[in-house]
Amino acid sequence: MNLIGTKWKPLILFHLLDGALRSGVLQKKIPGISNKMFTQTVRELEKDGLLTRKVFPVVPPRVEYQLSKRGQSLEDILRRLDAWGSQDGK
Amino acid sequence: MNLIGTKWKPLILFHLLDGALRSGVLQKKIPGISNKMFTQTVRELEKDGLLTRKVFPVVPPRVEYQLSKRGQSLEDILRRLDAWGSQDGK
DNA sequence: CTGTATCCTAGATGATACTG
DNA sequence: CAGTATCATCTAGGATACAG
Repeated sequence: MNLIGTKWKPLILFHLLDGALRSGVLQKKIPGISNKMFTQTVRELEKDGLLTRKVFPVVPPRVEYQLSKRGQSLEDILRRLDAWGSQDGK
Repeated sequence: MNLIGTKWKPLILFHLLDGALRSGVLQKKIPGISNKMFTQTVRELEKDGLLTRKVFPVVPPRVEYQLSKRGQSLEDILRRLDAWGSQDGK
């Protein structure tokens, strides 16, 4: 489970549960993440096949991230983690 | 969710789902973990209230680890992660 | 807007040796 | 058997500047 054993991966995947998001929007949803880690992490997630990266050939550039089927198979776990963290956390 | 956002915490907790284990036994179930990381990690889990540490005043020393109530509240998530990792992983 | 390239530091982790 | 201490290493991660 190195696929999600990271500080940011679960968070990024979680925020994509409700649909595709533009790069900038997604990044803003993850307070504290640096530009570097954001790019690096989504690339790994893409490589692991958990999400897809769609580039629109327009200017200014537009890039959207979306969960892949495999990524969606984690939905249940991600939501439970979120629930656990909210309810239990404190 | 820094409580489980670690390379080893989920694994340790997972192996305790079926009951308390002696220190040595538990450690053997986690291939690759160093003695240092093992001790350090269980201490953090104890501090976070996810498991309890019971010391038996005998010789040779006997120490057992067991999930706390809070730790057990993660059972569902831990098992799903395991299932996901087995089924999907590959 | 999105992403890449550097530089740099703190903390994570391993190996080893040692104590009770 | 269980745990601690120390030393050395590695790498995750942030800050910044730049490119398409």
